[in-house]
Amino acid sequence: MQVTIKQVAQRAGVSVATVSYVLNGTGTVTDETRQRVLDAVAELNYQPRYAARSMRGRSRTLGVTLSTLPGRLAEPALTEVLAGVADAAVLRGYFLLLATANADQDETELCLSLARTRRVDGLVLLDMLVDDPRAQALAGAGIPHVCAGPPPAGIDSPSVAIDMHTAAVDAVRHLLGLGHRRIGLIQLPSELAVSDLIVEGYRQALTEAGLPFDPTLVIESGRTEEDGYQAMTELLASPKPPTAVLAGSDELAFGAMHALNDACLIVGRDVSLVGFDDLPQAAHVNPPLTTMRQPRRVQGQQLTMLLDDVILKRNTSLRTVTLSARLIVRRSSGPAPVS
Amino acid sequence: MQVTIKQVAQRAGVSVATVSYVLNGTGTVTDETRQRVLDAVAELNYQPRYAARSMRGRSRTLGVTLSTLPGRLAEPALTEVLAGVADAAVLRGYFLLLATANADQDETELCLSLARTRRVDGLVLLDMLVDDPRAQALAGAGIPHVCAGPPPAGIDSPSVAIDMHTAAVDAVRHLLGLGHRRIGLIQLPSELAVSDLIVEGYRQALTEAGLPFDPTLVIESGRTEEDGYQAMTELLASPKPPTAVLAGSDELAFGAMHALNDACLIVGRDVSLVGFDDLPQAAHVNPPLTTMRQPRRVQGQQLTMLLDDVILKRNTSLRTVTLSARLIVRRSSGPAPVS
DNA sequence: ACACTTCGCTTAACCGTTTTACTACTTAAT
DNA sequence: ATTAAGTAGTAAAACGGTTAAGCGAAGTGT
Repeated sequence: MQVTIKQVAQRAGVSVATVSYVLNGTGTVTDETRQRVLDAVAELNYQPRYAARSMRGRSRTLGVTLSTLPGRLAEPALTEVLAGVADAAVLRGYFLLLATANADQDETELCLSLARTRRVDGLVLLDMLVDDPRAQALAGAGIPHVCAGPPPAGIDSPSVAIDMHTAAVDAVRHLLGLGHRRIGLIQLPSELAVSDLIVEGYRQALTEAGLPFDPTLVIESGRTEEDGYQAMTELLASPKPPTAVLAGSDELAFGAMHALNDACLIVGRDVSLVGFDDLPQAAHVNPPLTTMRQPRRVQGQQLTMLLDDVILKRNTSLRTVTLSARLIVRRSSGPAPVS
Repeated sequence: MQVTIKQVAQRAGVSVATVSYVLNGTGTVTDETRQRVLDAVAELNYQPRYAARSMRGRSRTLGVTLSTLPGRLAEPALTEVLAGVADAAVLRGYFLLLATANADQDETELCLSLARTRRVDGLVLLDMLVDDPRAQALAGAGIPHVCAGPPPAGIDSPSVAIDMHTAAVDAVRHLLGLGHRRIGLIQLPSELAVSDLIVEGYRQALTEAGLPFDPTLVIESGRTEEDGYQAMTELLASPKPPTAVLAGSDELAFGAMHALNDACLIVGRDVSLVGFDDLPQAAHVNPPLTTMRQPRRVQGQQLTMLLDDVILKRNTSLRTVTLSARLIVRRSSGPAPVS
């Protein structure tokens, strides 16, 4: 059988309340009594049951939901954020509950359900969509949550976002500076909130340079390497293929790089390639990938801390954190070839 | 305020017990009463509180612990297994609790604590070590758990392991078949349970071919790409560098590949390289990596199902599942250069 | 010397479910 | 007609903690 607070109390010769007070540091207890209790706790190896404890008060758990898609956890960009979330969670004394949506319950319902059953104190929303239904529902129900990316228009959910617009501008400027004039864009799925921001930045940088916006150079793709491969193949098949390509993520860029290899084009000489993320692998592919480094790990940490603030209703003036991406130049981008 | 079972009972004009019976399908209830209850539940949008519910019975949560090392979640090999664990967990009706060890509590204590506080019904042990202390402690305390890899000697914890010995033999045979005679090994940290198995397989395959075991060709490394880079650099610096190298993981192989690139050696021609895992990226590096595909996702799924069986004390004759790795030949391995 | 606080602890209420024990009513069998 | 055996429900006791309220003993100010 499990050891309960009652047994500890009996052994220490005090009431259960006193044990609880000692363990939580709440009541007023003599040093001598405290010691007796602590001894009893140690001898019996007592640990309070979580369910009983959280019947009153918080569950000390943060929720992270995943869509039905199997294998979401295997995506590096997502796990980088998650790693940050997890690292900060332990510092703030939270556990992390990972819940996957299924056929009977979509992700929004899952979020609501986790909160309503008090399984979690708050939720971290990864992978924000345009008009994200999760954020809308949670904001509507007054459930603590934070968004990893821009919250939907009209909803003022706390968020930690990376300024993707500026990042895209910087990336394109880099390519313009290298003399490129035909610059392609392999876009993340347009339902993602970041997708539009990147396109807008791309567009702005071109306009600044007096270049027209050519829709045939922009391809909406998926999120996997495979998707990047196909998108690049498509770009190469066009009558006037680009001399440089910006990919919406490193994963897409890796796929694109593979397609360029298969087409016997040398990346960084024949075609320049810029990614988005700076995953650990980015430095180790051949050639090493020029990319906009996103501080994903930091984003995750900040998300957790912000969520903790929201849960504890701390007066946080700063409910919208914006981080910047930074251009990391490697060998996948080089001067435009002389035509 | 939260809606409770009492309010539902009141609205349906029945006792709380009846509501509970309806919701759990336990007692005997008229169809008419059942409907009244279900209506009330729907109208009030009632969801039973998790803490109260799990005071009796199980917590319907599986635990996964991570070591103190920040960013463990960003390791692709680990997240592949985790993705499998998560995918199967939702099918069996479990949530996943992700807990990180910290300064006051090492991973073993964390595991024990999660079980004793009844926060989880069972634990999945990833990243098995030689004589893994977690498995020893959990087996000793009779706590349900499963090991992703071989359990420590003398402990018969249920496990889902991949036959790394045979896999290593197959990998080396592949290289031998291509004519290689000096084959290096970049080894995972020797504290990992898989590490020894790979070395043994490597050794056996060499012996079969009548080749001597040369300790200078075996380098114990870490687990990151950076570690692989350094190990490869070290191998290249030796007086007689190998013409082929087997790496203990794809990550190590990626790092090794990078080192070979930097040394202006062409992978697959000058030096052959074989990895271990077949991560999604493996097909997309340049050149694509020959590797021993490990069914990590499946391993994760089986881990969850096996753990569920253990928790429910189902009569599982099969408490030790062994999966096989499969050689995937790509372009990073080729015929030995004529010397 | 008296009322008033503070200290250190206990008793008991409470949290929201599940489950046990029991009751009133029907139906079936003797 | 009487008893046995379901049926459909209720009231109350767990479950294992936290916390509010209460209560003597000791200290304090007048």
